[in-house]
Amino acid sequence: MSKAERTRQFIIETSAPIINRKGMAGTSLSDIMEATKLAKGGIYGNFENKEEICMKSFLYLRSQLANKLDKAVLEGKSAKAKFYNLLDVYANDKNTIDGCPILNFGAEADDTNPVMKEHVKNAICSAQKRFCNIIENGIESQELSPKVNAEHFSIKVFATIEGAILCRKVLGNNDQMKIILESIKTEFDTYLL
Amino acid sequence: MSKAERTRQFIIETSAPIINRKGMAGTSLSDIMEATKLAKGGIYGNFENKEEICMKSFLYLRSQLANKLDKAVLEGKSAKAKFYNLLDVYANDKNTIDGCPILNFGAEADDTNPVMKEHVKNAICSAQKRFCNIIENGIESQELSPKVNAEHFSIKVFATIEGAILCRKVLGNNDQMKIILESIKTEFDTYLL
DNA sequence: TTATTTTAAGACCAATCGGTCTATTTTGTT
DNA sequence: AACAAAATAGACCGATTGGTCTTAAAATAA
Repeated sequence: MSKAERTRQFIIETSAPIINRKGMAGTSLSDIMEATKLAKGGIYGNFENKEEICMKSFLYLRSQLANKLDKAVLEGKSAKAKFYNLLDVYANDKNTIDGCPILNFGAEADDTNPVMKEHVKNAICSAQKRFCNIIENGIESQELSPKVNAEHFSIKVFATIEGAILCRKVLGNNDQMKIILESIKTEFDTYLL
Repeated sequence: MSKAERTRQFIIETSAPIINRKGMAGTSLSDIMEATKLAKGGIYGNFENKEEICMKSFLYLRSQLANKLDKAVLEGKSAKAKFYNLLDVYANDKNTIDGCPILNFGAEADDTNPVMKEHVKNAICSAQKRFCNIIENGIESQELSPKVNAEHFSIKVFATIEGAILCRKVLGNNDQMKIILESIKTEFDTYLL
């Protein structure tokens, strides 16, 4: 890994949490300079513009979270364990304390930034697919009732969790998140064979 | 209503949708000047600063939506009708096309703006309370099973709808919203006596 | 170790930011 | 219609914005 590659990575890792918290428009280049202790030259030698930093930051946050989620699913032996594990990452993970990047970037990316919007779109679809795969495999392995609509259930669960993350951030505590995850688990259990 | 009051109202009504879409940090004073066709003097003669415009804009959007939601609930005769009506406003209302103000302002209002955060907090609580009242009254009038936890159910439904609004905005269509509302209604129906 | 290339510093830039203030216009009262 | 009061225009302000470019330093290859 060349020096430049290392610096690029360092800038993204340092900037991403800031942008996730303060927003793309709300984060200035001086914020990034201050956090990285780099001067303009160091930043612009590695990135074309601020938008590229925002984009790469989102993709970084997304993949960080995705890795944890995928790992949690992989560690579950049964469909139920996989599903529960997945929910627990959303429940506990410190990485979503400042909010889910999908929510933060998605709320800000209006029609003036279609490329960013597309990235968020993809992130939503993969997140839903992750739920969907668990359900579909669970049905196939006869752990779950074939009556459950995997896609519809996944869409609902994902939306609920995103809403719960919003509530956690604004209300400043995890109470509602706990209630919501409990309720999702209860519903899931009714699908168990 | 004095001239100034009318102008103030006009500025808020004009700015609010822009701020809702572009965000507080993403909306500049020139955006507001351009939209209102007013000069600096016209703006700052009526508002202390940009932050006040943002705050009042949120409160305006919030009350606009709240009025529609309250009206929908009031028009329902039964608990079921009230609940369904309420959901349908979220489903159809053009005012949430650019996203729910709770979601947009809530995602942006980090810890650097505690006043704004408090307003969003209140908005979340009232929105949940609106659901809760329907359920509680429905239980009391023996339309709904007393086994349903009104508060927990309301929290979950609210979160799910906020998540659905996010998906609608980013994905650019209403498909998932329809699926989600259908599913919520189905769950609600199981609580009917 | 030296030569060359890569990388970062920071002075500099025009444009824009939020905000102030005075001069003028518009409004409402008599 | 005349006047006082209220409201708005827009010149102006310093600070900050995102971004460029030259120069110096650091990394790398020989």
